[in-house]
Amino acid sequence: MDEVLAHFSQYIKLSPVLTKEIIARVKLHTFKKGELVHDASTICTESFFIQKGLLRIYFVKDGKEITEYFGCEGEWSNSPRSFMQRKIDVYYIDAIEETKVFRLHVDDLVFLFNTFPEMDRYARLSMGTLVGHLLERVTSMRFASAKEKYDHFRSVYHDIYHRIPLHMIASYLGISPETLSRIRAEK
Amino acid sequence: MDEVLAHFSQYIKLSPVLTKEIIARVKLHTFKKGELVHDASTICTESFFIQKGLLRIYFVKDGKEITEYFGCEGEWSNSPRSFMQRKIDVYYIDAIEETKVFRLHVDDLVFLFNTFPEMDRYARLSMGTLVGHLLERVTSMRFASAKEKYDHFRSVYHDIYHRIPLHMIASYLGISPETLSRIRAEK
DNA sequence: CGTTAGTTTGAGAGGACTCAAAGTCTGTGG
DNA sequence: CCACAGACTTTGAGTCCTCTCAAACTAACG
Repeated sequence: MDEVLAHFSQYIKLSPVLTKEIIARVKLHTFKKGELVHDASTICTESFFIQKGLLRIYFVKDGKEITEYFGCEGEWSNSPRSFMQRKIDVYYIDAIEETKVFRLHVDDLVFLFNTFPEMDRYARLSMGTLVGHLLERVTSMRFASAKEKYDHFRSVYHDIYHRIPLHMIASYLGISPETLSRIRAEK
Repeated sequence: MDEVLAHFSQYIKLSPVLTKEIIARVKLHTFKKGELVHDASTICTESFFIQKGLLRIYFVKDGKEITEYFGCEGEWSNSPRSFMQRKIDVYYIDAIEETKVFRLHVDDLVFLFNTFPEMDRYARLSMGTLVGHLLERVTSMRFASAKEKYDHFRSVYHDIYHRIPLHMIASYLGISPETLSRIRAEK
C-alpha cells in the first residue's frame, strides 16, 4: 500500500483521516500476463495504480491494435474519457506482463474528491505533469523521423522499453513494425 | 469581464467574494495584429484569457516558426511550463489578429488557489478537458495523412481556421506549407 | 515439439519533403 | 491614391523516407 500513499504524498500532505480512507477504498489485485484489464464494451469504473508490472492502453483500428499509451509503475491507468465521464469509449487495457495493481472505484474517487478538498489540489498538480508529458509527445510526433521518434521513446521510457514487444512500440509511435525493426537493426 | 466569469462558471459556482477577487485581479488589454505577447527570453508571468481575437503560441526550430497551438476566444493562453514552473521555456506568443485579452498575473492566480479551495476544483475540471483535447490530437497526428490531418483540423477549428495564415496551420499540423497548399487546391 | 504469434528481410510504390521560381497579396510611403 | 517591397502562397520537378505486400525466420506457449 506504501506505493499509493507515496504517490499522493508527492503532491499533497496526507492527513491521517484521508490516509485511512484511501487505504480502506483501494484494493490490491494481480493481473496475469496478457489478461484483459478493461474491455472497451463496458464503462471503465475503476482506475488502476500500478505497483509492479506494465499495462497497455490500446484501441482497435482497421483490425489492428493501436497502443495509446503504456501504464508504468507508480502511475494510474484507466480509459480516461470512459472513467471520467462514465461513458463507453474505444480503449481496451491489458497486461503486458504480470502486473500488481491497486484498484480504485470511480465512486470511491468521487467520495474522496467531495470529502477532502485537498484531493482537488492533488488532481490539479498531477494533471499538470500529465499535460506536460502530452505536450512533449505532440511535439515529438510532428517533425520527427521514425528514428527520432524511437530515440525519443527510448529516452522517455528508457527503463522499461526493453520489456515491451516491438509491434506495440511501433503502433504507439505511429510507425510500421517493419520500419521499427529496420531501425533497430542498423546499430 | 463577463466572459471570464462565465468561463469559471462552466466549472464551479462563483461565490460573491471569489467573483470580486477575480475582477480585482484581472486586467483588460488589447494587442495589435502581429504584436508580441510573450517573449521566450523571459519568464511568462501572466496568463491571457482571450475575449476577442486569436493568439499563436510558437517556438523557433532551425530558423522556422513552429506553431504549438492556437489561443482561441474563451480560453486561457500562456507558455505552459514557463508559467507553471516560473522558468524560461521556448515558446513565444503573438497576436494573429487584433486581440482583446484579460491578463492575470501568476502571483494573483496563486493567491486565488491558496485562498479559494474551489479554484483547485476549477483547475482539475478545466484541465480534464485540456487533456481530452491533447489525447485526441496525439491520436490524429499518428496515423493520419496530411489531408486527414487538415480535415481534422478544420473540424476542430471550423469557426476560426479561415482566419489563420496557411503556413501557421502547416507547422501546427507538422506538414510543409507546399503540401498544405496543394491539399487546398484540389477541392 | 508443433502451432501460432511476433520479428526480420526484401522489393516495389507512393506520399510528402526540399529546392526553386513564379505569382499574389498587403500595407507603407511617396 | 498609386507604387513598390516584403511576406505569403502557389506550382513544378526530383528525391527520399516510410509504407504495403510477401515470405522467411524465430520465439513463445501449451
